[in-house]
Amino acid sequence: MSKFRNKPTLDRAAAMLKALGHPHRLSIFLRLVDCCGAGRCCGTEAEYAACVGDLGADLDIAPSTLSHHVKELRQAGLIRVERNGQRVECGVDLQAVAELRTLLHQFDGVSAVAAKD
Amino acid sequence: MSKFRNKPTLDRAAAMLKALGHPHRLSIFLRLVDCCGAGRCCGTEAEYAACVGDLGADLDIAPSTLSHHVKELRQAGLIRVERNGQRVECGVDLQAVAELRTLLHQFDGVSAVAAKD
DNA sequence: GCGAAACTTCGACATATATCGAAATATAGC
DNA sequence: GCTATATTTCGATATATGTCGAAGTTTCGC
Repeated sequence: MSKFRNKPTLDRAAAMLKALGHPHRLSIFLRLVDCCGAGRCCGTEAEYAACVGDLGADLDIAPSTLSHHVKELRQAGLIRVERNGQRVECGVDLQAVAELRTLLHQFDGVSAVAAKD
Repeated sequence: MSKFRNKPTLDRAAAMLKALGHPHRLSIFLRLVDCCGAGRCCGTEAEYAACVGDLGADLDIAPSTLSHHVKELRQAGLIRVERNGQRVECGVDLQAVAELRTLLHQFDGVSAVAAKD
């Protein structure tokens, strides 16, 4: 628990989880994570991995809806976007991923109980 | 990405994240995780850690609202509840936590990029 | 059996979300 | 400048969510 007793921290974490709590956005985010992994297909900055259009490729949603979801992810702090010509490139926000990892570490104690079973 | 390309798996993960994506529910869940950790304050089954009332202690919400949130967490598969006398005891669902951990492992590749910075 | 304690269910309400299509904006290439 | 491509903004709409208070359900202890 520790730092998540802090209200702003808790709220921010909840906002990130909420943003990921939609199949389309989770899918978009995972694809981005996938693109960023192992230095593959990353742009010049190594931080930007795919453009908005690529992320919604097989999602079967309107461009405006895709744009909306990307905006939600950005506002939650999960991704960063940067215009590059016609394209708008997206990348995972590393700080955000680190925070999510910290949050999930809270659960480590629970596995211990599981092991005890 | 791997298993999260699978639609049911993705949807289930999104449902869990969505359930955690509200400050009150995240708070409730973290408290439960906290209670389960290190074998502290756990009930007879070792799986049930706190009753509904305890979980909403300093949340300042109506009992009916608390009940609603607990139900959401249960329906998302994150917690289990069991009546014990007047109390309804709650416990973290270990399977769910394991799934969340698996999901977060998808992010491990991204840290590698971070380290490269 | 009665009253209190701990929850849940119900009904109402305000607000937020997901979605689309149409129109607007930005950029590249000719 | 004109056109095509990529993306965003806007307005509309349907549905979902968070919240409460009032009433109902279970169970305990007397």
